[in-house]
Amino acid sequence: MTTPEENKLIYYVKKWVNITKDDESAILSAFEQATIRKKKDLLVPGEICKYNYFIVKGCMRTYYIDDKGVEHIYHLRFDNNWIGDLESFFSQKPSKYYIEALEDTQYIRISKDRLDQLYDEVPAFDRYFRILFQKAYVNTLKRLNANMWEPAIDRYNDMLKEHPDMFQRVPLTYIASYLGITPESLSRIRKKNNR
Amino acid sequence: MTTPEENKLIYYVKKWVNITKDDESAILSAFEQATIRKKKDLLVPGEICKYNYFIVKGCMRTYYIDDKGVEHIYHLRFDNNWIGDLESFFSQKPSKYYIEALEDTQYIRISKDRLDQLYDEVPAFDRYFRILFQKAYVNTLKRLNANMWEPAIDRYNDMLKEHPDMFQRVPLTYIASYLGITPESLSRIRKKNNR
DNA sequence: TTTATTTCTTAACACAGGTCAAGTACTTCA
DNA sequence: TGAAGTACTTGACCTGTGTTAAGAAATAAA
Repeated sequence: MTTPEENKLIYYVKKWVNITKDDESAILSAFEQATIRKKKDLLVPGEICKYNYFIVKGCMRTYYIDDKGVEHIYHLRFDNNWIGDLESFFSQKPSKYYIEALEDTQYIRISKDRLDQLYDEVPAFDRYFRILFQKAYVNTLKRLNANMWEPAIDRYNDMLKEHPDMFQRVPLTYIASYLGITPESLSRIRKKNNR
Repeated sequence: MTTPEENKLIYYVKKWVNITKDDESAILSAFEQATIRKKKDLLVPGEICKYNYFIVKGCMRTYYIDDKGVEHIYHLRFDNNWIGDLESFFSQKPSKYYIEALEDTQYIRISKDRLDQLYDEVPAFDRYFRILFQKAYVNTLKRLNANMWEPAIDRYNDMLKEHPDMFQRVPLTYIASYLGITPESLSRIRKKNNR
């Protein structure tokens, strides 16, 4: 009863851990499929993040709004990536974030209880997430490093080089926020680059 | 044959996962004990980070030196915490970082091969690290958020409040670098605070 | 189409934090 | 105890990025 959508997850799990046919079906049966339309929210502040989401096809962002009403973007995620507010998901306490679809998006999701159950049923899935978090942690440290000690122009150029696809799918305002600067600053940087 | 040093690790593992007596001894036998003197390096750039370290008692920092010769501190870690260059550890490629003892420090360590072996022997240890990385990831996102969108004075005051102990054990220069500012700026912030 | 809305750019000005340089106070160790 | 090194502070000046405000360009809606 597996669909191509869910099989994409299996493909990515298998990149990192060995799983049996039984494991596969246990994993697949734990997820639900769904879609969300562009500009709709998967999560809003105050709500508990009840699911962890795997984007099959589409694009989403996580952001929050500060005291002054300014949006700050934490994540921009595309096809074959996980998204969610892990803090709220694991603690099951209210979130501070919005998760919004930037395109019509197809995803699969798993609830906290079902995930905990799955960790027990399929130890390899525990390992898969260990590896996933390990990589996410290292990547976030790199991003922290860049934000603390590299000028914005370098961060922008690195992004251009490593994620050129993003610029096709996401407005520059969002990329600016993700890089930790204002749209005006990004504009100046781009001007400087074209010379 | 367990020593009090290794039992501290077991105590912390048990906070997060259930392990049997057999698991305990499997874990303990995978670690080696050692000590390092103040100002000595556990790792220097170019070297592969062959071990992951658990600090039993003491204090260490991870830092790198940029093109201009300026030190940038990534981590300050104390008793009952893990330290290492995960990127180098997992890839077994040369590190860019120094790991230095800031006090005479007692630690236990585990090699990559031994850890991989242990993950197979004791699935609960896989889970323990999954939970550890999950928390480390969320914490690093918070630190990223603060560095991108909170002024240095707030970051300093948060640190004062949440880790007052650090100020007893680590020079302000290091705390400044960890916060992403210069010692001069930290000095001005402290002056402003005393009014 | 035309209109409305969103995205992007530009300019003038402000400010946090960096840089450079000097001086003071605190540690460490002979 | 004194000398040398390290840690911390202060001041003058500089720079990158934020802020505010306006307009141009692109996109979506009617």
